[in-house]
Amino acid sequence: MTDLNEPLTQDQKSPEAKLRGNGRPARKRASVPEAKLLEFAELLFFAYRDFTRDPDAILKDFGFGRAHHRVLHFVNRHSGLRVVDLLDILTITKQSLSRVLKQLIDQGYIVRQAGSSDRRERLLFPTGRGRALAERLAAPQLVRLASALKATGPGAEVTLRRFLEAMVNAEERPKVSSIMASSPVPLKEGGKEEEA
Amino acid sequence: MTDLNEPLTQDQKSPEAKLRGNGRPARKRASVPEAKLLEFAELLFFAYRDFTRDPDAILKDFGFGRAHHRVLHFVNRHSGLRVVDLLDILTITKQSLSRVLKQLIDQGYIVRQAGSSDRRERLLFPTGRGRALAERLAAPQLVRLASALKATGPGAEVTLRRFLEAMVNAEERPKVSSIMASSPVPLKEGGKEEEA
DNA sequence: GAAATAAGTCAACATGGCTGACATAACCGA
DNA sequence: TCGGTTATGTCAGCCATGTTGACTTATTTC
Repeated sequence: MTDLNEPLTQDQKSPEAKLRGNGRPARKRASVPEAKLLEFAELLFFAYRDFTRDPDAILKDFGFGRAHHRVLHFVNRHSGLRVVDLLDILTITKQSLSRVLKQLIDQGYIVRQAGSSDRRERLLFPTGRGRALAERLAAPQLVRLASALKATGPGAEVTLRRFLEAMVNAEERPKVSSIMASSPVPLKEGGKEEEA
Repeated sequence: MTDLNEPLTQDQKSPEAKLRGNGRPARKRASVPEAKLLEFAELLFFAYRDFTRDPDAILKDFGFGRAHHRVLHFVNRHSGLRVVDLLDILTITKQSLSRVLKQLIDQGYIVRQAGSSDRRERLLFPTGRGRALAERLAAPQLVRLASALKATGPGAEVTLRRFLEAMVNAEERPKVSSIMASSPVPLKEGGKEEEA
């Protein structure tokens, strides 16, 4: 539609060309052609589809779903985060979070404790049981990632990291960075846990 | 728990080391440390979360959901695929597919036509309306991908493509390749469409 | 002609999003 | 100290999209 001006064939058009809306060449470097970008979109879908497959199967045995995995993952990786942090990460409503979080707490995978500086806050920690399940769910994903990185060859890590960071909304990037920097190794939170 | 044997600090363990279960060095090259792999897992989550955000907002205006987007995307990109192909791609049941596909057909975004060699098959094609919506949904994703690739720098395309392909289940890779090779530019299916 | 295949349908159920309304406790500023 | 704001939690109901199981129809294949 409305591509009467461009004598380019379909698979040479680029998003920038469309946004420029004229026939002049790009200022710096030609962008990736649209057809190739669509292939990346598809590959991303297939990669993510299979990335979530293994943990989903394990979760079923526990009567949990993917939502539980996400919560448990972030609580395990970033022990002591607040409920509001989790809401921000997952971008869901507190009512949706509440449902799965409650189950994880009731079944002894996560504990809640009041913040010391602000006692309204509820800080979330994994129990030993929670850590064990989080690790079990992560295991197949880590194997997949490790072997994919290896298959990709040298430079894969740096390139991939840059790409994934750039895929995140610009306004979200500082938040994401600060989350990823926080307690990258689960804290020994010192307190005694109520193990089941 | 049960990590009494390994004197390694947490962020030096690797999936291979865990699978080897002994202290000897890896045969060829040290794999990416577990902590780094976990960061990739998180970044993948954040990237995919934001990747789907823009089209989701557009879909809402049409009373559609992400499931409709997936169906419309693949029908548009690979015109003439069969229902069974779609089931295989999406990895959902035909009852789930049926619900969204029916809506897309009823509302004039997709047409169905009997296969010529095997008349049991129903081949799926986008209408003009379907192509328009598919393109509108894809647009923000393509812009995001293009700018992320640009930000990543030279070599990003090759590396990313290899990585994403390696993330797909090994048994699925031939299927994925053949899907991606099929009608990468929407076919002009020649026939007249029933546009609304 | 029988079996297998491609597609479609009905019914019921589970998960995990959503909105809206409201309650409680704690903090914070005037 | 009081009143507003913030962090959290909860109830109720709705919607989208996944599931299983059973069954039908048309067509191809052996």
